[in-house]
Amino acid sequence: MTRHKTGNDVIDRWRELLALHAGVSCALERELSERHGLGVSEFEVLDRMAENLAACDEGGKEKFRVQELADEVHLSQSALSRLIARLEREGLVSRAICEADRRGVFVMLTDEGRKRHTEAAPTHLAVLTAHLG
Amino acid sequence: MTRHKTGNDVIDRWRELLALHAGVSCALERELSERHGLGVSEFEVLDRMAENLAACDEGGKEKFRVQELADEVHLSQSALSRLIARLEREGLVSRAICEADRRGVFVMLTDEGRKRHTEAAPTHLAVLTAHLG
DNA sequence: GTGCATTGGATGCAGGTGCATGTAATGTCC
DNA sequence: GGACATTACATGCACCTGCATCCAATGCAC
Repeated sequence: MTRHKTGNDVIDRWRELLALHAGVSCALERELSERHGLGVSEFEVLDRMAENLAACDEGGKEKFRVQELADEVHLSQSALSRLIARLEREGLVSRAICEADRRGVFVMLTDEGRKRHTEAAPTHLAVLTAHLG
Repeated sequence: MTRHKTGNDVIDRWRELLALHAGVSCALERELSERHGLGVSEFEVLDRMAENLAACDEGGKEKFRVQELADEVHLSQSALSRLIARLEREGLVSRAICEADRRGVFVMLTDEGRKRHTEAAPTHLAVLTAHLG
């Protein structure tokens, strides 16, 4: 690791970051996809929703707007829109029109979505621990 | 930054890494593309080649095999093959069959490629410094 | 209310990526 | 030498992504 030093601190940091990111992303993608049929981005979205759902009593939310999730997972609005469409097609989330502002769309976890997230979370954590522990 | 703590060290580290990577990559892509017509991966490849070229006297190389570069920039062999095809189309690198092993392909910087890299390098460094400094 | 800008999200499109596979050149074993 | 595995790279394909754009619902002047 960090085989090639450039002699420049900033560039070296960036290369290490790139290498770490590539390694972890790649491993995560493989494991999540093989064992749970989820991509990294898909899991990330389910994860944020599950997390907030769990904290529902103390300020967490049950429903999300699309853009809100996009910020969290570093995806463009369009990518998120499609990602949510995929998750909906698989029955992991459901979309509902927000009556208060009919332009908006609420996204929420289904029971199946919560289940898949619960199953995948240990895999996710295991991969992270193996690479970043 | 790091707005949302999960209370789990490994997951928090991963999220910070994701956020940092997304921010820097996005900024780099924008700047390099707007000002020099280069993508992040394209620059990264030129950079490795220029770097080794500079160190040519002391063990650096002038010519590269495709897979060799793929490892450095965390891309699949196929992605690299196409990326090099793009760079060749733009006249930044040239490919030559390796006579010693006619399966192999040598990739080397052209003068134009060296020029573009030299122009883009300060932008690259500036963005990194701004985000990681 | 009418006109115009803005916002939230969906979609057409171009382009990049990985996987599986194809092709040609080598290597290996008998 | 001949059959088979392997290696190096290219390519077909499916899929994901961002940008630009579109559409519907709001907001804001006036």
